[in-house]
Amino acid sequence: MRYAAQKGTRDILPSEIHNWQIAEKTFADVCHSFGYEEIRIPTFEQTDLFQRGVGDTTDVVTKEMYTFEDKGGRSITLRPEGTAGVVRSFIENGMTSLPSPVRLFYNITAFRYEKMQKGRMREFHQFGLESFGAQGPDIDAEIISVVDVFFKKMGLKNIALHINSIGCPNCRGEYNRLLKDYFRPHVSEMCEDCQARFEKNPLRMIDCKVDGGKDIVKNAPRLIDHLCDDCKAHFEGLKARLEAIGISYTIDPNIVRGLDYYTRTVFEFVSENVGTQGTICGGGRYDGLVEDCGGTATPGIGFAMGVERLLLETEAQGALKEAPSYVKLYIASMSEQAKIEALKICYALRLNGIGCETDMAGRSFKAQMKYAGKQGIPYLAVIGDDELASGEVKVKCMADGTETPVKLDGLVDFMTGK
RNA sequence: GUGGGAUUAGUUCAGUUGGUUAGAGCGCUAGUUUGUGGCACUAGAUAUCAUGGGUUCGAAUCCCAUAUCCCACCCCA
Repeated sequence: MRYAAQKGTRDILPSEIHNWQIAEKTFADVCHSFGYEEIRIPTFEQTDLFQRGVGDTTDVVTKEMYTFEDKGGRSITLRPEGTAGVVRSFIENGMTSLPSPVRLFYNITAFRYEKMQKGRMREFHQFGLESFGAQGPDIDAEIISVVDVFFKKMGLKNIALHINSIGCPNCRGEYNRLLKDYFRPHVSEMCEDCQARFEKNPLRMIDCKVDGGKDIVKNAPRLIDHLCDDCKAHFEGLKARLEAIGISYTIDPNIVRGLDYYTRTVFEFVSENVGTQGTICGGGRYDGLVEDCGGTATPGIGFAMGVERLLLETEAQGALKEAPSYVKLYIASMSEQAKIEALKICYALRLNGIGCETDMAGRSFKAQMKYAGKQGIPYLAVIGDDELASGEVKVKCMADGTETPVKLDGLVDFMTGK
């Protein structure tokens, strides 16, 4: 017990890996069915990318980044999320000139220096997706339906979709003035954080947990009621599309999203099973981000899903799957010569894609049987002097006890498809 | 960053007001006459009682510090 996994990190063990693989495969399949292609980006980027991309007033950037200086004196940061890196790659690789929309998905680890609790790790996994170049609400509805289809394929139900619009820089500026006028007489009664927010980002005051119950906050003007005509039309367009597809939602004026790059549509998929914060998947539109990161102005939208939280939810809903036995056949051997024959047979079976095992531990015959049983290996064959002489084994099906005689050279054919 | 709870075998947990050599279930290894598994029975291995100090004749047990885990606040996936 000398070494332990670092705080906020953990091992994903063989006993749980099956459900990770199912989730990864399902996510990739669903994304592919929408025309998204996988991208793999580096684990670290230059610190500046996140400061600019995510926003240097956000909690994520100001207190949660793993930042260090490398041997060349560069400031490096382990990615706290995926969008900034994908945007960097999109610009750097000239994807602007690809036909719109450019649809990308990814499966990454991300790092945030945080105090842990349920559903929150310092190293965690995200499935994410970004779509560039489409500005109408069609694409908003599309990526939300990616999540919806994915949840259905995972066997998950009742994960609530919350949507909101936080407008564009134009209507938000207008609204911020309105909010400030509204809150100005009450600032002194509010919590410390809100007093700071009043100057920096009054929008977040609405989201305050401390003052959230107060009438001042409850009755504050809502951004959703003060959108400019374009933003209003966009949001109405999204609602109409979700209704047409049959995806139910609730409008939640309080979702603001803590990352600076969001504009217009923001959304969350929320559950009660993944800890108090409850968000399994969060995303939204970021029409200014590509330009902010040095590319030509390109609208974009995306989401990220916490894989640990997803699996917490899957477990809570009883939708985890049993792992299969990859090893189909155990060959027990009764002598040195038989053991060598068993090795030869196993080699041939594996060349043909059939999982099999034979004794490696020098166990007695009886202990070999016991081992095969405990491992849940579905078929069993014994090789001893008789089999070596006759060139035929009896393959026993462990589930029903039936035995089938099979020639040694016909074993591959017999096991194929089992 | 703030607060609460916890830490004893691989694992889940007992362990009395401080008192001899710290226990159990599961798991693991072997065996129950060398030709057929899961069950049962028998035996065995495995613990710096998280770490470092302190109190005491004596500490897994009481005190302090540190680390880690869990939960909540904040914020996010």
